[in-house]
Amino acid sequence: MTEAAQQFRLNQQPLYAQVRAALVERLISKVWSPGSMLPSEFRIAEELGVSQGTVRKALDEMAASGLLVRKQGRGTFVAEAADNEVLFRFYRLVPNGQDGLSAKGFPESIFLERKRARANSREQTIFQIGGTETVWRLQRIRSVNAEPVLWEELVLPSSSFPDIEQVDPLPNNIYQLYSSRFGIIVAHVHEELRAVNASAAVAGHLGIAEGTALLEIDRRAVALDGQTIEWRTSLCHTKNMHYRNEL
Amino acid sequence: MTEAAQQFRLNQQPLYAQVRAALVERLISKVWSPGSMLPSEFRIAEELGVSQGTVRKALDEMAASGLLVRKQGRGTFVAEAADNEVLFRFYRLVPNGQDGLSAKGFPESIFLERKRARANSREQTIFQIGGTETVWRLQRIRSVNAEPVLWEELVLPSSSFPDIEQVDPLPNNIYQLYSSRFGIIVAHVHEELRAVNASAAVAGHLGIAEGTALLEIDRRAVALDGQTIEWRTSLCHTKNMHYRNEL
DNA sequence: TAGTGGTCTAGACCACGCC
DNA sequence: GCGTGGTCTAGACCACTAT
Repeated sequence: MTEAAQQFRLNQQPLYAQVRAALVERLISKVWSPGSMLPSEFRIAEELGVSQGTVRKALDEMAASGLLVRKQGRGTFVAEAADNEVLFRFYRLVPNGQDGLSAKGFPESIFLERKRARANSREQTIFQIGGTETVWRLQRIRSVNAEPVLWEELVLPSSSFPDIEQVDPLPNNIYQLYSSRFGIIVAHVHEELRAVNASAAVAGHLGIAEGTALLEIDRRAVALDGQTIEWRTSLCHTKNMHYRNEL
Repeated sequence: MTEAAQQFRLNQQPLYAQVRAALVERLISKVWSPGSMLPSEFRIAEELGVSQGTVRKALDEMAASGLLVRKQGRGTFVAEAADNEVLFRFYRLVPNGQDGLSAKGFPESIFLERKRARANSREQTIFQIGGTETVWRLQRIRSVNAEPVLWEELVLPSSSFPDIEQVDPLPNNIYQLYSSRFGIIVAHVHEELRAVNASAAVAGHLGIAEGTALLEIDRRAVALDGQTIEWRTSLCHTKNMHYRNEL
């Protein structure tokens, strides 16, 4: 029996799961950053004292959950938010006529506000932080074909985004910023959708009548280490757009 | 080189993908029906002339996409709509406070109407049928805690649901009916979500004010053979409910 | 040509459910 | 005890990419 097989017996957890956990740990600790290439399956196997097939199973699972991207003949890479697949994983609002997902309906952003403030009680709960800590609150309008369709507020815990005030202007695709500048990999997103009647303020921003039905999307983005790193509330005018979901 | 490996070269498609296709074909042709047990991996491998590992890869993929359920020590089974995992795969509306998915928030149904009619032009397009064919149109109200929260219309192509008029009353979980009585396995669901203002008619059904924002869910359910077998439009009052999505 | 991931096989043993 | 799926290994060969 190999050393690895013995370890399996002790931990009561499959070897490939232990391998996966070890590799995820390297992503969390930023030993491997978004875009960088991992060692080959054989090197990882040799290093961890397991067979290549076991490493493959761990890598396949991580690729399936969007953490890695595997390219035959080239290697295995840490996923980047810039990768098209990753981008559209979290982006579901598409123009009505459009069949597939494409960059065409991707909205332009205009940031209205960027303020730092003490976390209120709800934010303290969401981000698991104390009342002395601060958050960033960003507001923006997103437009498709120069027509405003979405008002959005993003709340970020300041501690996860040092010196974000120096980033100006903020990019249209903000997950790419999280990934490239702060090394944050979004592992999971929790969304709650509701329909609400537009307030006078939001109606003004979107150029619609007060009371118009809007699709509200309440989203929490969770990083690899389990920390919630973004709380986003979007209000979308769904006259020419819709939220697409494939089950 | 084995015969199977030669076939691989000829078809330019991985063996396990061919095995998967062969097994899916048996589900479509109802050789194996929902709930029934498949032969063991070794039997399938022997029958198809491939190794057990190749069959395993095909079965694992089919289990991942919700077609099969694998149970260690028991066997591999065709998924049933009654299985909890399958049920909640397509059911996303949950009460606001609720953390996980459970049967608690599952709404009761009252069917208002069940009419058979010629397919209109939109239905002809959706179901890929001619104008002489008919569809069933069902309308129901769904309630949670005796409070109506959702108005829904379901359209079904009659040819896929023979003698459905004899089913009375229609069950609350209608996908279970598709599965158990008609042998239809829903392989995929396409949903489009929008916010709309309630019409007077729907507002009356739900006991709310006209113009109240409602979440509209336009859903098309596609069977294993690629045929769309249900077109559903739901209007949900999201005061105490929301649509939950995990990405 | 060298190095990477992708496929396929064969065989051993473990964990679980049932009789 | 038997049959099932689950894990792990070892090795061969294929397909793709870069140089």
